[in-house]
Amino acid sequence: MFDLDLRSRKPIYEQLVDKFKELIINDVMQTDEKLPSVRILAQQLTVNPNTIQKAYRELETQGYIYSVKGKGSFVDGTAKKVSSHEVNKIRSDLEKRLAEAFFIGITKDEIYKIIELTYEQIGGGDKDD
Amino acid sequence: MFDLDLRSRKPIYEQLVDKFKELIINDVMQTDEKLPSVRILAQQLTVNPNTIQKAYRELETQGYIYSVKGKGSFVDGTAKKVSSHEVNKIRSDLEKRLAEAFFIGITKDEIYKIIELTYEQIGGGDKDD
DNA sequence: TAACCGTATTACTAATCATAGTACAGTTAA
DNA sequence: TTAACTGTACTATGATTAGTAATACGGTTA
Repeated sequence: MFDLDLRSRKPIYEQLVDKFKELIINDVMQTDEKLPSVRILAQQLTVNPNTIQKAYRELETQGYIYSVKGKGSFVDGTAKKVSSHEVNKIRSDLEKRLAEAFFIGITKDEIYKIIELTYEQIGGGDKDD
Repeated sequence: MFDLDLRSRKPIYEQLVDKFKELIINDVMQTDEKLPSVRILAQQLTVNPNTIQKAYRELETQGYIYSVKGKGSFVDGTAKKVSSHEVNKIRSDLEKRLAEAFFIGITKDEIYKIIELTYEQIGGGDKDD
């Protein structure tokens, strides 16, 4: 399911968080779809279940999944109601990145292109919006 | 000169890097302007000179300043020739942030607003471009 | 009950951070 | 030349944090 780099300086749990976020954002995983159990995934990836759980917990606090004891972890369909704290973090982070991008010479045009591309790629907003 | 939070979980040297980047990006510090010497700044902030130097080294590898042995460290005017590696990093990072921002419900309009604001704030590109 | 779920706790290891001390080399002005 | 600045390199140390692992606990479901 995943190709994670155990030798990377990027922590395993972080790689997992990014992977899942990507899958969720790009609609590869649908709302309420079940994620593999911590143990199953741990076994498949030959890492410790706690590492998986750490990733899942992070995904949960960021609003991408929800977990139910005894049942499993699932893609959060209400993800768009992310806490305002998270929203602000992402917004200010975006500002910082943009300032950097501008500074190193990336043009507004380029930024616009990136935006449109990204927007298309993630489905351009749900059809039922 | 700086108000850094010694109790923050954010490393001191990282706070310094961000501070200087901000000053440089927002044109508060001009091209070839001299940064405080590592020892002077260390004394002012009551931190170890090595901590300052770590920040300066990071700023240098990121292309924001240049250092000359015996003379000092200065704002890099050629900052826009950042290594393509750095550019790519910032670009892909920006894409990731954008995808996240879209996902959590920030609209394209909002993004555009943020872009314009950021663009204005950093001086809207040099006049001699 | 058995087999599966997430979760909490504890512990060990490795990496990171900041500091300290020392030394080396280039610059500049007295 | 010397003295007083600059940046840089290296090693070592202590403290903290991050990452992972092992184990146990509690809920769910068939």
